[in-house]
Amino acid sequence: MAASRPARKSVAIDATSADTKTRILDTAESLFMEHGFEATSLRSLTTAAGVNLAAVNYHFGGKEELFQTALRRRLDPMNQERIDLLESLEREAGGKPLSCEKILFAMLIPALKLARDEKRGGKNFLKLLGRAYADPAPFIRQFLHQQYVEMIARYKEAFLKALPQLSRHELTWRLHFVMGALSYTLAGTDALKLFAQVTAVDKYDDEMLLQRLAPFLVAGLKAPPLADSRKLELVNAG
Amino acid sequence: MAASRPARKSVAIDATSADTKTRILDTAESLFMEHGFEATSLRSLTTAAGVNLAAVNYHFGGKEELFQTALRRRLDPMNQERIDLLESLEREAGGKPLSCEKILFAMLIPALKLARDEKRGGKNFLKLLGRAYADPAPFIRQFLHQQYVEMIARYKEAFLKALPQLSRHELTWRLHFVMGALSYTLAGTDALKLFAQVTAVDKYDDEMLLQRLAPFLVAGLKAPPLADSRKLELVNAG
DNA sequence: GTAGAATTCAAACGAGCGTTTGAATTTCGG
DNA sequence: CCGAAATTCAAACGCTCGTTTGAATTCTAC
Repeated sequence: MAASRPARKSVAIDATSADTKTRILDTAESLFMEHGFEATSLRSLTTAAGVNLAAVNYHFGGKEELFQTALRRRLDPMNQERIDLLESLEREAGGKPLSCEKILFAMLIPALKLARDEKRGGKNFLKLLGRAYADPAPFIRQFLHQQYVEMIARYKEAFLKALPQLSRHELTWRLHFVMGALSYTLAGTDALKLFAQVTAVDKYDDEMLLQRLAPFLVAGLKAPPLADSRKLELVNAG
Repeated sequence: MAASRPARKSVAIDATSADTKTRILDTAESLFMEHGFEATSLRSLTTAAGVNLAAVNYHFGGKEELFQTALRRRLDPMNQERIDLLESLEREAGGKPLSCEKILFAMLIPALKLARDEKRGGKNFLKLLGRAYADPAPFIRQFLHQQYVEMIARYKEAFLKALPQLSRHELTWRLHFVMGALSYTLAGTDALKLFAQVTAVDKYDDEMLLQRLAPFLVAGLKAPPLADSRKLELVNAG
């Protein structure tokens, strides 16, 4: 009967039949964000979505596929926009290297636009993404790698031109730090509470957040690489 | 019978009876690091440790308590050392504010020393810690908060004096970014592979890693706060 | 040497998990 | 309006999980 995925209607291309499917996707985005992949059960998910337990396997094939589909729905357009934005900036500049700020902003702006767009998941998705970055599950890591490898490669080339004092190797590490601060920040409010009682005035606001993050990251990227002679004294530091 | 925790020997204070217990702790550190809390089963853990399944509940009370004990074994001394180190630097300086670099190094050095000390968990523990930072489980978040709140508070005061151009509020965010980059970095090699094919020459080396991280973070901390007039153009960025 | 406590052990418990099944229901082109 | 395809549904399957149990074993103080 419902052995493999059905062949989606006969004539109509898309649109309809999406009701159950989208309800599942929206709920998945929200619950995976809140509890992570492992801790979110299909039973609680389908109950929250108001659909039958078997619907996930019918429409998506399984829990892992659902997770990937939920991520892809937001991630694909966002990373494509990042690439497009970078290319259009490079075209504008006409051969001249872009500034470090501009490149970084091109990276951050699509994420911020997504966070603002409540209809496309809003902040929930960025939290989900931040959590996924830190998830040890191999299928998640492999999926993210596949999603990110092209975008990161392009940005690395751009940064390399903008920061000629950095070796390719050094830049790799710095992008790693950048992604660390970014994903940790996106992953949410909870972590922040480790360090500060967030006041009511200082509501969690993604725009303000990236406004604060950007100068921090730009300065970090531009920092001169540590010369050998200036290496830290580590052994007898007490 | 073995209802609650036993009253640990009658005369001898400690030392012995530790064999099974330590084997469990060591294995827990290694497996929790590799797979995370949820994905590590007590069955695989006890099998790997060569002890009986029930030993975890007998010696620790349960899985969550084991996790906390494993973390605490390394975290308590490390954070205490961080505090001691900062205080000794402040005493040395005699009232004058410390440099941003020195404060940051005081934070990083105990972590690095731990990473070098294979007998006390080595790099495994830092990975475990990095993972725990991103774990959504409430009991983990609460535990980390409790472990970190004092140390962070002290360092925040120190940074505040070293960076008078930053408001308390701005500094809170920057420390958040710092911890993000740090935990993401500590969490390990896997994430790095998102951005770079790590060459054989560039072996994962915690010392080298922090040597690269420190200048990045110092520059980010010292960056001038973003003036209102310089705010990013976000809406029509395409 | 023996009593009593501490520890180990194999076995089972109960619950929750992702997934599968096959019948009931809905949808919709002809 | 009918018949085939798509979808929904309740129920169950098989498995793994953390924990508990109570007997067997080891340790240790007297």
